[in-house]
Amino acid sequence: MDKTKFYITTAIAYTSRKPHIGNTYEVVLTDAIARFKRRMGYDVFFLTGTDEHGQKIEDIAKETGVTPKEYVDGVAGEIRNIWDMMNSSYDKFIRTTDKEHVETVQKIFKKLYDQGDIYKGEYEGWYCVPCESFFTDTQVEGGVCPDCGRPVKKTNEEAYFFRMSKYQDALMKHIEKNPDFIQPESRKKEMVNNFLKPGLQDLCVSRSSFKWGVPVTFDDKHVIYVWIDALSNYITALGYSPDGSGELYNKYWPADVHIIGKDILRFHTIYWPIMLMALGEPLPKKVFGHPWLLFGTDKMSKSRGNVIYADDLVRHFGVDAVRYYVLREMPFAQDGTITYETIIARFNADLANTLGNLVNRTVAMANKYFGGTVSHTGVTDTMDADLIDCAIKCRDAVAEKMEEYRVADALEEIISLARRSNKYIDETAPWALAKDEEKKERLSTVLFNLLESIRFIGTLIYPFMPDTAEKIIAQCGASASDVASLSEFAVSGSITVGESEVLFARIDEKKKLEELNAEMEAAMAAAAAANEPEEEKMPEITIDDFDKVELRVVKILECEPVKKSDKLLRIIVDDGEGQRQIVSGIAQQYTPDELIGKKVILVANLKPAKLRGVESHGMLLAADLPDDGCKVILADDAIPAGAQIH
RNA sequence: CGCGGAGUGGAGCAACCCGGUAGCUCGUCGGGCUCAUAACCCGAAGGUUGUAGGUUCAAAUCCUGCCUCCGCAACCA
Repeated sequence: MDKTKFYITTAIAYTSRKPHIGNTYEVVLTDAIARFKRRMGYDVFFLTGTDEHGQKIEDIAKETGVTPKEYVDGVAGEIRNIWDMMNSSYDKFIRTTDKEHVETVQKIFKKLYDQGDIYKGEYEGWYCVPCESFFTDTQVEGGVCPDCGRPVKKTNEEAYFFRMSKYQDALMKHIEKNPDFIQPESRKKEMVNNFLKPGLQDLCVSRSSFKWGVPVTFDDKHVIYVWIDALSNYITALGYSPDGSGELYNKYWPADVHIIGKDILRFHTIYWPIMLMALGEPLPKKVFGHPWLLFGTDKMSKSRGNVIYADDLVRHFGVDAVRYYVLREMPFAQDGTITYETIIARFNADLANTLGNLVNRTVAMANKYFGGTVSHTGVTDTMDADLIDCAIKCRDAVAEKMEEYRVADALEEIISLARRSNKYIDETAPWALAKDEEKKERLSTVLFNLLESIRFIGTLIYPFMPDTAEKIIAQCGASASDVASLSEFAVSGSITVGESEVLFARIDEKKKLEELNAEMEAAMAAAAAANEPEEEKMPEITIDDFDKVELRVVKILECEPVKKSDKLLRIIVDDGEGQRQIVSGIAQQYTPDELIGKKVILVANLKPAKLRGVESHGMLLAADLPDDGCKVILADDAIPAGAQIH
């Protein structure tokens, strides 16, 4: 009998740098689901890999002084090592630089081009000089730039575009007919309301400004831009080809679920389905956009040095504890947070005290009272039924939760069973039974029941913590196997336990925090030091170049927020000759009152532009701060408005 | 009026769709136990469920206004 297939993927990781724990979470999550499905008897194919093309990588490689290929080989290897370290059980690790992938992407591009879904944008390409942007016919209504409202020019620059709008209605229907297609629900609304309803724009799918990408076979000036290259990994990995696909593809496609970060949901729920429609292939059944893992309340940022890496955590807590933490702590649809305090708290409370200690004390008693072998003697008591009932219910609840990918809830169910089992020990008080020779049979049954309960826990927890599960199973004298082995809670037979071994040693919170904080501070200091010389070096310019810029000191007369915008302030300044209006994106750093009356430096001869419909005649000088903010450069109040700067 | 989500004891969450005495984990305090990793078990304190109204015999749960946070979009000359 054929097993039901289950094809699950992560997004492919971008090889610009080492992935942090938030990126790693995605792989662990996917792995837990994949392992669970396997244990449920599915024929699972789990794909992960790396996205290795693009300008960013070309640039970083150049800076580092290696070829792009050498660079991505290094990072891809590192990523794969981390995925392996986290014990992820992927069936295939695809790289977008793989020969098969590259060739197939080229064929896909050609096919879409031949059938007219991709067209060369040269003929309809409009270029807005101040915006440095390309637009298509549909975007430039009336021959003006949709961004700044200025006239656009036809240009020699060319690019290939994908006709998205052609498939828009079909996609809309598909989303309506398949309410579970986009998960969680709130994400679906974002996609439909923000993109589908307003109408899709044609998508630029090639670049000629850099070389590090999959070349367009019939036009060597162009490389295929990220969408078609990266997204198609899900099918090229299975041996899809427009000329006829391989066995794996026929067996596993369509994907049962793509697990991706919420930031790339748009590509997976709009562009990717449309690409597949254009290719005439079935769509994935579900796209699950997981939330983010934040450090405290901040996004992890490399320049800030508050990045947490999986390998550092593993060094301190072990693989399974890290897996447990990210899986248990992440809410279903909201961002989760990671702090060292909560990691330690979870570790001690759930893993050491509740789970580890349960196994330890039970196995110790079996060894101590019975030399390791206990059997069900038939001497039962009323409290037994409740324990058994809890174990059975736990098994079903875990399956239910996992069906909806509610991984954290599934784990909570398992820990609850461990709590219930600890309670059972108190209810039955085995140490008291042990003192009375006549109660020896009852004692045996009590321990037998406990070991059965632990077998349930060990079996159920396998997808989340594979190594720990194996240890538990070995200690309680069972053998690892599928969820099917939990069809019943045994009420007869005998069990021989192994040596008791501490699964998770309790952590001294204070001591561990000191260690971790010391490491963190060192990392932040290193990041700060590295940031200084890391500043991009601008090309040298001549004095003539500088003379092209007209800088003036101006006085801010009026200032108010621009309507319907979060970042823009409309500012009226006195430039010495009169008043002029500028628009500046500093509303998040300054309130209007703070700026009125101040003297600042203006780039006075910048070409005017329209921002959110408001004309801007110049730009204020401001300095970037390390934490994303910026500060306007204030001029000495003694300088009169209009003074030129040289 | 761009779209959407959320505000529940000290912390983190559940219950809201299908109204009926607010539940769980951590923390705090008290008690019990000793097989075990100062672990485990029991009990207690602590919430007028953001706010103002409305519907209802009854609202955390439904409706309306307001406040605050967050996500998406737009936007950083």
